[in-house]
Amino acid sequence: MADRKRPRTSRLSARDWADAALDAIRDGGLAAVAVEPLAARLGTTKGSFYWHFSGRDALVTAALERWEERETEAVILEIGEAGTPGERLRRLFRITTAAAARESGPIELALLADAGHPAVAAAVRRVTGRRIAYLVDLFAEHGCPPAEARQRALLAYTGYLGHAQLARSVPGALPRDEEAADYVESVLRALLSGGRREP
Amino acid sequence: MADRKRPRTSRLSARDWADAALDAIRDGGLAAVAVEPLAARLGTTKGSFYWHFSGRDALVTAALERWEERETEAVILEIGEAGTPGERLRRLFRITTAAAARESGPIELALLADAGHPAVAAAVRRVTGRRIAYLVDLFAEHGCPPAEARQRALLAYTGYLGHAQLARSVPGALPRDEEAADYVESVLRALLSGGRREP
DNA sequence: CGACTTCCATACGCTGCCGTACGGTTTTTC
DNA sequence: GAAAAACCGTACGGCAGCGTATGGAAGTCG
Repeated sequence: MADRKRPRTSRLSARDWADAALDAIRDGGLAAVAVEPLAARLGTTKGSFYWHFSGRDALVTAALERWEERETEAVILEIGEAGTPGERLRRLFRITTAAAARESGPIELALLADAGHPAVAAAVRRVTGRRIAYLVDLFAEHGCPPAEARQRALLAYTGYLGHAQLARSVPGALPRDEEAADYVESVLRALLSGGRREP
Repeated sequence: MADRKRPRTSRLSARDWADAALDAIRDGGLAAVAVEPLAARLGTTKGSFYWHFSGRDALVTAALERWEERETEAVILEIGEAGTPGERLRRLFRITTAAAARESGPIELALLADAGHPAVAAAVRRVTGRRIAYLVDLFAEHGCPPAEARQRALLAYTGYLGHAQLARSVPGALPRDEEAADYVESVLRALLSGGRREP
């Protein structure tokens, strides 16, 4: 998030550019990663950019690396290990739906959109894999046999993605406030009921 | 999907341009709606375009109208009225997941991505509203009280969107063939079990 | 067949972005 | 504190796409 528009206190690093590029991706897609506009937003010029990077592609790559780095270190660990799988899932949903309701949405949304770019596709593939694997573990621990766990994990994740989509583009279609909490509970019921090994 | 590359038999109509624009949107997003490339793909030149349209925005608008037209007339009616709500939902899922697995995905995916454009946002809002309303009816008929019906409809639709997303960008994460059928059944179980008025 | 409308091709200028060249300024190092 | 390194500003050339202008070709109607 890196407060954009700091008054150019010191000089810039490659990381600053990568973060700015991520910001741009979030609310403009890959196409918004344009050197000159970014330079303007950072209060600098292309001269800076082409010193740190060989070109636009290098910036995109760096931004993707930075994204994977962040998402790896942050998101899943925030849930912690405490509680039953159901409770962890509840925490996860609360966090993600709240996040989706606030800002312009998670970055993967924008990235999924232009998965035409090979580097983007690869990064998205990796992150998606990690997340679904995490969810599969959760459902397995909840008592689902492997196949069922995988299916429920998939439904949970596709539901998350779709939710994020709607939050960004048709926010009016989603419940707010207490209704949102009810909705999360309803989804949890649907996801956790039945399908366990020993009922 | 409107066989592109017909050998320029006769002259072009505005609809031809709109369809070509929709094709472009499907696999390149709104940014791919560029007059000169489209002209090349249609085997004509800008001269034609600027006779039929006032400019790029007009083309985008026309394409969106065409999309709404198609999706209104086609998709929901294909399900028909026969069978229980559960069976209709099964048909719907079968159709949509199969469609997502084949081509480059439904157009709304690309459109959701750049919902920054006001006309796009409006069109997406309308279509989303219609679809969710349809699903709400389905769950209501299945026996869910209104609030529950709305929540399940939402989960179903967000699940659909996320599924389409993954199908386009991380197809490897989704089940195929018989597993896909199992998955649909699993999702149906999750969506239809419990939550009815009179259990 | 000729006038008249409809439709398309070509040529042009404009803008936004990429990438390069190079001189200048700041910071580091000794 | 001066040379070296790191960093940035500015000016340029190039390309792609938008939109305009204008001359024709292809259909239509008397």
